[in-house]
Amino acid sequence: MEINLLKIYEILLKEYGHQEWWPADSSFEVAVGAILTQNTSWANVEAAIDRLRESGMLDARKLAEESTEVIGALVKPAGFWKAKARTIKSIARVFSENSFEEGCNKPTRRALLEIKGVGSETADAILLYAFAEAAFVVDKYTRRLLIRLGLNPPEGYQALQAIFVKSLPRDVELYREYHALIVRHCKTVCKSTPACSECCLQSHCDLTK
DNA sequence: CGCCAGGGCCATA
DNA sequence: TATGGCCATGGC
Repeated sequence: MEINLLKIYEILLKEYGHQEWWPADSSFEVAVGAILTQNTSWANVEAAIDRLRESGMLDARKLAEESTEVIGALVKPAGFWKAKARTIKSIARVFSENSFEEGCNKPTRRALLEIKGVGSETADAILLYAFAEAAFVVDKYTRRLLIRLGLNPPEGYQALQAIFVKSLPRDVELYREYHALIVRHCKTVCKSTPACSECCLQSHCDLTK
């Protein structure tokens, strides 16, 4: 790996500053947000979370008992509402049965992946942002960033994640900030410019493509 | 009108 | 195991 991913992090942090991720009042709210944000803009997720909060349903024990029809109607602004309602109810049951909110307990990655609707990225986001576990979150933007850096990132989630894990110190705060910065960077710069010729990472980018 | 957003499941080969 | 279609709403 000829690119120093820690240095890329430092440049992004200097450029954009601290990103304040993940905006939530509880670990359960992080989990709900992680499900709602699947292939969905954060603005739509906020609308759905607001509806849950305003109806008093942003609570694991209540959602675990509520019908998927009612949950679906509440989270509708976030899209994919049938699937997401089912997934939220499932994870609400897991949270309420294991008292994860008390802080003395947390789910395993395997347990999260057993929930239908929770895949690798969602599981890692929950572990990292709700339970402070060092699980580096990889997403579409992460791949896009590496491509812009002139690399040819591997296809699989785990292979892509491994590139970051072996290049960075295993640190929860670093993992949290880095993922947030990658999203921020790609949403602003990588999207609007044809190459990295105008962005803060230009000296690290392959400008030939 | 089209495209995409802080993915994941499932059928098909 | 590896692609492709599908899910759904809202902003631009």
